[in-house]
Amino acid sequence: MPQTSIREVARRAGVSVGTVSNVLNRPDLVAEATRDRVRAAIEELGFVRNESARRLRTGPDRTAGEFGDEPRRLFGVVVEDLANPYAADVVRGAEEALNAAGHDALWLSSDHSAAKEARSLELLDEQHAAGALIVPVGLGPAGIRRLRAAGLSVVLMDRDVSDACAVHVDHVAGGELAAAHLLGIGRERIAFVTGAPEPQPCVERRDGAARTLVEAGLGKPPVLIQDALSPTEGRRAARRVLDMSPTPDGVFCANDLLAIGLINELTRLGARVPADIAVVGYDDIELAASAAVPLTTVKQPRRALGWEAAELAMAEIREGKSHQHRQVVLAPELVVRESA
Amino acid sequence: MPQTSIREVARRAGVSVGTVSNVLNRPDLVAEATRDRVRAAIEELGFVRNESARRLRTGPDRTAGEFGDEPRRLFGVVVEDLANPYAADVVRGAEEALNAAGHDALWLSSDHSAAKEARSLELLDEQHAAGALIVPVGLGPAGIRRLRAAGLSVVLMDRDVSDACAVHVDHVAGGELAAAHLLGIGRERIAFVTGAPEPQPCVERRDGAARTLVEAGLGKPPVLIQDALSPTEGRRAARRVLDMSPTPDGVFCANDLLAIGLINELTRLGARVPADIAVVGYDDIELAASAAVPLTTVKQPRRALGWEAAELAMAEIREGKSHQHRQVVLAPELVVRESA
DNA sequence: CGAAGATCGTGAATCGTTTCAAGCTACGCT
DNA sequence: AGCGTAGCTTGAAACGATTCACGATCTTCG
Repeated sequence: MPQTSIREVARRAGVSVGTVSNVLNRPDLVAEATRDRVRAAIEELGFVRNESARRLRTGPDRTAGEFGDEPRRLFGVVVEDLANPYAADVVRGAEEALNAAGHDALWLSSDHSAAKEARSLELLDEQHAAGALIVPVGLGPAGIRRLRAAGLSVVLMDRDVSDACAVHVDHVAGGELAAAHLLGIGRERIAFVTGAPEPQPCVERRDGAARTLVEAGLGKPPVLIQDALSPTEGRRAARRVLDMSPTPDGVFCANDLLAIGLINELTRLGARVPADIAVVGYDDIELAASAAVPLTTVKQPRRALGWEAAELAMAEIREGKSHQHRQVVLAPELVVRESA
Repeated sequence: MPQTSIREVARRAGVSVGTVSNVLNRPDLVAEATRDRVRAAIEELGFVRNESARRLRTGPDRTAGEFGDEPRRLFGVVVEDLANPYAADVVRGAEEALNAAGHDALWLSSDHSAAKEARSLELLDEQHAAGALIVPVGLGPAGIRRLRAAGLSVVLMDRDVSDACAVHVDHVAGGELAAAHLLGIGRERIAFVTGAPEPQPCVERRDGAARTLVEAGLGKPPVLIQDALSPTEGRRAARRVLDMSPTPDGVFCANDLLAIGLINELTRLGARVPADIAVVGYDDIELAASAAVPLTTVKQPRRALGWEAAELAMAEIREGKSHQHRQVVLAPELVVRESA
């Protein structure tokens, strides 16, 4: 069945195709009577315009927009893992900024797999997205160049790859903040808990903490590597922490999920938090405040991260040829509650 | 800059456009030497084929696929709120099923707004998605019909609207499960905590619980309505629970987030859980097991929900005209831990 | 040696829409 | 009456890829 086309509508309404097109795109150019007639025909035939043909004709600009006025664009946000509340907030921030500017956002996950990431990017390309905001997994400079050649602006989040706009949080500073706080409340045997495979940001947090501790004359902290950055693994870590000798009096976790699990299990095993062991998390997820022991943590400007990334992407498009890649670094912030 | 077209590639390789097209779509029809020449030209010019033109010509079938063989399709998942871990799991399930079948999934959020939902759906239409899996906010039968007319298969999740495939969890049964359990451990003054605006599923949970309690001769439970289904609001609810008279000895929360916040604040205010007040949540999010008091809750087959929805959508496409809408109802399951 | 296949390549037609120069009316003005 | 103008409408020319009926060569074999 040949999709009902603008031509049939025209015939039915007794006008030319040009006029139908005008009704669709610049209704003000068409006399009211004609307009109504055409609209009626559209309704009767259940006509929907063929977006492929539209795009073919109009070129890569202008995605849709009921009235051909605004260059409404589509942006894709590619995150590693949707289930991570962290990612959700970033996406939210990006979406807010994009929607505010009249653009659309959709998201995809790479599941930490370079192949899936590639597929997602390919998809964005096929769908003629205007840009991609991505937490890169396997994407390198070559891939970025290819995307750009296809007309996508690319903004990296939370990872550093040269030759592209990027926005990330200064995790080293975050690690320093956490370690300094533990030091500040008199802790001296500080351990770090993380998960494998350890994402770059966690490595940076660890480095920041290590640096601060070394500067304070304490030497690098022992590191506990769990199987994942999850509460379940946090619980597992509890035993290991208590088995260490000397037993730590402070623990810095690579994220809040680990910290929450850790605290619960420590408590259950009889250790008091923070009296015996102070715990600092990282992320400040919503549950942090409602944890068994309200969690002291390092708050990341997650929404801001998404927001800034979106702004960069839009700027890249706006500026076109004259665009210079920019790197935005956001500062984390210590939120002191009760666990440390 | 006019996008480099197949024509330029043809000129560069010294062949006709038809041949280039053949190299792209049916390489076996082209002599090896020519094929290589064309491929080289493509490489040099950085040519990428214009998907709009392709689709215009080939009709609504065949979405892409490097070699025109597989009908790889695009599905959109529209959820109310991405930050909700519940949604994340559903999306995951759907994505798994879709990817396993060689399709692509992307998602969009409606933010509980009918307008945003409409926009998201419009977007899926524009992108020629094959189907939409949606937790409807403002979508009614008319909207569904329109989508289907545009060639999208529509599957509803977690809500009931007639005239479409749908999959949902039997929340009434879930409510019954929770109430029966509280009854079973000897509780008699049972309250229900929920959030406004109250989503349909929560209403059903409440109804299920109410029915069970009434049948046990206890009368409808008092209902506490908080501002949201969040841990923060759960904490707020704690005071209200303790202020009630008679003080409840059992509380059923509309979701785990509320329950976790509630437990933490109850504990802090001196009430023992479950000794003084037993608490049952709903959802079984990952953190439920790691809460201050490991949470007894009703586990929803979240992944399965997404998975089933995806299967239904694919079936609808496969079956075409002969398709009959189906409703799949999944049963929730009680997970007993320590809070009740 | 010539005809019948194979094997490759060609180029015009086509998909449905937008765009735009040009045409047509009706009207107001001198 | 003649002319300019504003307001609508027209129809054909793109856009870039795919398709398909035909040529053009080259083999093969009676």
